[in-house]
Amino acid sequence: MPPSSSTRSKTVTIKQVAEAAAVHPSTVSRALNPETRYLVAQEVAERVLAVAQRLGYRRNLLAAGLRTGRSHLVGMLVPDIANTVFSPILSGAAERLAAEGFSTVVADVGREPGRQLEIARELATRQIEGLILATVQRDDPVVDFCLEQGIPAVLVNRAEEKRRLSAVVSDDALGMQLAVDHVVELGHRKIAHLAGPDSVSTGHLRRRAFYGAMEQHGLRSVDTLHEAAEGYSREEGAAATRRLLDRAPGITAIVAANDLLALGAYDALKERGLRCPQDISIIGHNDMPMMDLVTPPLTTIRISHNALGREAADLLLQRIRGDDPEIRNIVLAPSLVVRESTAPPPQGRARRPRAAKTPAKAGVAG
Amino acid sequence: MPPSSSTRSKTVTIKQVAEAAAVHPSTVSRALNPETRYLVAQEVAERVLAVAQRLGYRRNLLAAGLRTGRSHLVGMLVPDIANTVFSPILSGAAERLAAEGFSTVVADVGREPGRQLEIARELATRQIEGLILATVQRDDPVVDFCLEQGIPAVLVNRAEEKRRLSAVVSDDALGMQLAVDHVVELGHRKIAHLAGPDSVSTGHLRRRAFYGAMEQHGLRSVDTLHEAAEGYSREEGAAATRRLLDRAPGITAIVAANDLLALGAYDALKERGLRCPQDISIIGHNDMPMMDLVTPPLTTIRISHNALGREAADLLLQRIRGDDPEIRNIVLAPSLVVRESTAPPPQGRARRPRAAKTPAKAGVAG
DNA sequence: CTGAAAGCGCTTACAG
DNA sequence: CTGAAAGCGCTTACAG
Repeated sequence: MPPSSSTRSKTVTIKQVAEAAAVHPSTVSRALNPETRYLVAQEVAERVLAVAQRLGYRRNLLAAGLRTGRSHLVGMLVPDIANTVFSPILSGAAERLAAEGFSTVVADVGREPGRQLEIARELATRQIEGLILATVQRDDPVVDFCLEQGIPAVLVNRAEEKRRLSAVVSDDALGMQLAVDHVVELGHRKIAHLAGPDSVSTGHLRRRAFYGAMEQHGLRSVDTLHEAAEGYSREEGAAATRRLLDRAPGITAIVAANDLLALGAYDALKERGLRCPQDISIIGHNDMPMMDLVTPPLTTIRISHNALGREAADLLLQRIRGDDPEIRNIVLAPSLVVRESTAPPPQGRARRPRAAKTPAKAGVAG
Repeated sequence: MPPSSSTRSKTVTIKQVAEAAAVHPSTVSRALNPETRYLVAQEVAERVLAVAQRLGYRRNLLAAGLRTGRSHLVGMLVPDIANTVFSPILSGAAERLAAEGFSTVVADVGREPGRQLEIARELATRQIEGLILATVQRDDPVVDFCLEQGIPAVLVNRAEEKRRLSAVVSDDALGMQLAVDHVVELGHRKIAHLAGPDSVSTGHLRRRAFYGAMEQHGLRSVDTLHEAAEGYSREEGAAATRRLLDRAPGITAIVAANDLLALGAYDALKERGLRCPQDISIIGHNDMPMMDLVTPPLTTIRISHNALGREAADLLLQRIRGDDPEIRNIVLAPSLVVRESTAPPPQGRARRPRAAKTPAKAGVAG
């Protein structure tokens, strides 16, 4: 064996180990795999292990995967890796998957959402065993693809309208309820919603929940309105806020669908010479990093994105194992974080809170 | 062929396409691959393509990879995916790699830096073709591993002392020079450095550069000091700042090795009832997202982390292709972003700037 | 231009 | 407990 002891780590195969240990390759395979090791005489197993070690043998997962049909690879599609909302989801999911022997391939859909399907197809080509989708629209072709191809998949952060796949999301209705309750309790009546894109579940659901919560407080029609941003960005938030301010200069509170949008609202208020919270209160959604450090520190609805990622990974893992064929929706409860961007409305500008009023019966659930 | 037309997408193989198209599997392979298509009669190629399409054939990259020895998989090790400094690096790299047909497997070293080597080994098992390391210490065993195993690898953001691998980093000396120049120009003389961990190149280099820059301004010994944080976090930054304040209550400016550290300094100042910038100026490093929105908006040194990631990917790609065997260091120029956390020192507390003084000859370069 | 064969490195029924 | 064989799905010299 000429090139055997060279330093140039030419890949050592099971065959070479077998030769050096004077056993058959199949025996090496059995000895090396803890799961099948019991099939091999202990002394032989030890010898094989020692030889493998000495030769610097390293299993080729590609080859094993071809044979077993398992890649131990999971794909994750995110709208933007660098977005501080999605990176903890990715992080939480990847950690959980790694613990179970799966590696995570990330695909940043980023600039080209149209390429989503193409990316999913590419990942399928790599024989990924499952897909975590954080990119999904309310009705998304990627979901069709996964269903057709029989690729185990779960949604995270955003859900699909038709609920064809399991999803892990924050309770948007509850979150919005907490937000609206908070500003109403502070005495606000003229409250506007800075909505997210309606094509995405969070945008859609939070907007609906906003109106639901408002109705519960007996606030409707003239008192309530919303303006939707076309995307979840600071710029879009500022633009939508400007439109809001033009349409309804009398508002005293803005409930945003998202922290980034709320930050955009900060910018727009500043432009108009309005102060937050003295003139207008603002509340966000997500509690992304640094929100305690912006000025004013942002009151918002906290979601544990890391937990979202972990749960999604767990769900996917079950799916891959075939444990649990049920489609389930896991909804995590968000919580209110009161900081300094919300305060009572300016004197004489808002009507007094009608605290004693019974919630309208039109409201959801409780 | 019984299970052929079932909706349960049983994987269609080249063999089945060959049968349906009445050609040999090798011909299918050649027809399907754009690179070898020219070897096949156009009419045959078209027929094969059509059949493949109809049958829903999808290439198995695992199988192809086993045969060709190429996985088209690249691994990336990051200290923390959710860190806003590393996510844009990952994002920039992944995008570039995707454009060249490589998928990126992320491994968050996160909680367990000790597991780094283990993770690298695992990725090697997956036959990754290269590794991008954002986790490296000044002297790192993972580098040894890559070298031994002959795995193409490049470092990003952090460099290794021995320069055994190519690296893409920000010019730490220049960044620190810009930072020190800025506060000195504002009139500060009693300037302290809030240093990062010395085990990491950025911590080490920025500290050295701090002293170099100070000397150039004729500031040394009693005037200058530093306190090192044990990690790049807000908490560590606050703790180190407290120590700094205890040791040298007279300082009027803090030059931090990192934005997170600077944010920690904000916290510590607040605790002591000190105002930034009125009592003490603070300057960061990185310009991570949101730094324009914290209070006060942070003056800092901007680094394009996305560009860092892109360049690292390009370098790795060359390496993988074997184009460029040179070890090279790409250093990107950072820039000063002046915001509101820096101002002239409080009256009567700092000595007047000795603006006319010639830089000490001990200084680096220019 | 096309086919037949070998082989990438592994795993796993099948015998014994 | 171990060996011999087959095969995962592909690609690629080798003939013709």
